[in-house]
Amino acid sequence: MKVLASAPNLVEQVRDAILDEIAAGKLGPGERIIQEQIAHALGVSRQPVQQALALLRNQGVLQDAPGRGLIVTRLDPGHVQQMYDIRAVIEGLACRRAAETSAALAAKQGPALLEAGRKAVASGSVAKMIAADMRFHAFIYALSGNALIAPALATHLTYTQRVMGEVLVLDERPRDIWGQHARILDAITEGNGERAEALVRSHIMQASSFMIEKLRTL
Amino acid sequence: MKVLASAPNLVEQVRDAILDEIAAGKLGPGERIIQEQIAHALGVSRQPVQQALALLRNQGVLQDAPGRGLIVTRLDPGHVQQMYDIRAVIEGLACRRAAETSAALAAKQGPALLEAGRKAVASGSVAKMIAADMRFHAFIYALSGNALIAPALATHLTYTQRVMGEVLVLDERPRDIWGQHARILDAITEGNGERAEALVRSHIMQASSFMIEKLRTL
DNA sequence: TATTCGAACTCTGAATTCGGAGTTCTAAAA
DNA sequence: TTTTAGAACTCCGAATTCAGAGTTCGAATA
Repeated sequence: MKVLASAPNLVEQVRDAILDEIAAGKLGPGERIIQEQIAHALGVSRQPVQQALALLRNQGVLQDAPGRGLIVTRLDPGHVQQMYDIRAVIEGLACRRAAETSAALAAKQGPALLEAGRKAVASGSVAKMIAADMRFHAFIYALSGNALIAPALATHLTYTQRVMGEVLVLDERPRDIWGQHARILDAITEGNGERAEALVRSHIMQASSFMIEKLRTL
Repeated sequence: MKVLASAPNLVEQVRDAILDEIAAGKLGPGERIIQEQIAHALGVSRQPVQQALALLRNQGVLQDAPGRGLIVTRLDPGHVQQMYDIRAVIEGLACRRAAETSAALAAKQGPALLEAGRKAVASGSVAKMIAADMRFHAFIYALSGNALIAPALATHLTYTQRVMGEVLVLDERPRDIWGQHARILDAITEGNGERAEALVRSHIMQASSFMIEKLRTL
């Protein structure tokens, strides 16, 4: 008996489609979102669109524009700063727990992710770099054994992806992301939760400063 | 020009109504949620109910029961543990930032909250105790200056309220909650972020152990 | 009596329809 | 030329309707 693929309901498909549009640069910040347009463009009724929009507003991707529906939330450096602050402490927890409980698994499966990440950087594709980065962090959440970490960060991660998308395309001189990842993985593998937490925190705060600085020049 | 009261849309009213039902013990864990029943009971159509349920499922209050709709999520000690883990680090961040940026405001407005909290305990009303506790913590989120902390914790706080509701009614010997709150406030007032963070973390981890222990005896 | 097949029912996801709030455009008056 | 009144339009929240998936209950058979 194999698990059969769960039906991907329309609402999620619509949500992902909108998210893609935003990430891809169509639907820029401040742009108005009209239910009917989306519905027509995707060939569905307004009903699932409405629900998807409610979800996205809840996540902060969209915001109310009283009297004129919803608009795409503008990327605000202050918000990015605050988001990274939160992300840093949660990732810190994830690394600590990962080191405490899953050092062996980290040693076994981690190196492949580092390898994949370095390849992505070499490829020069921003989309691939973002995907590899996300996979590495998702791996740590899984190792942490805390099932609530991924959902807690979900909002922040979609936002992060938007920021990275806008920033990385104009990033000429890549930073040592994967070197930092390697050192974090080392700490986890050694079971050193304290160090893993400290490393990932500084890793993220560093990314934060970088992103914000770039964002201000946009 | 005064701000006019934003129309409380049906969806939010329905969500709050359901949340109340759950908090009040009607709609116990595992119970099935039927859209039509809720809609009929509240005198609205299924449309806003469906959206409210989607929100609650997203928050983890409800969960899918494939083939039979949604059920109220069972309070699981493991989940509670993980939730408090996350809450501890985020509250840690909130206290640190509060101490760094808003020590004066904390000194000015904090004592009144402590006073109110002690009165609530003296009153013996579980609902008042929970409300006072929530207000104290919300105060710290506001002091932190990070607008994303409250929404990040929203999910966990509704869950926390459920847990407290179930646990506190059978709590014979109250702990020194408000003494701990006072010490946290002191650290913030002094501008000592490091200590404030450490104190709130241990405060919450202690609450965590307490709740889980009680929960297991249920 | 236990098991299996099938019909009726229940419930949800999605489409369509309805009503109202708010905006925008146009024309007339100052 | 600028301002204002009003009509038409746009868009959203909510109700109603439709179709399909899954469950449950009962009857027939082993």
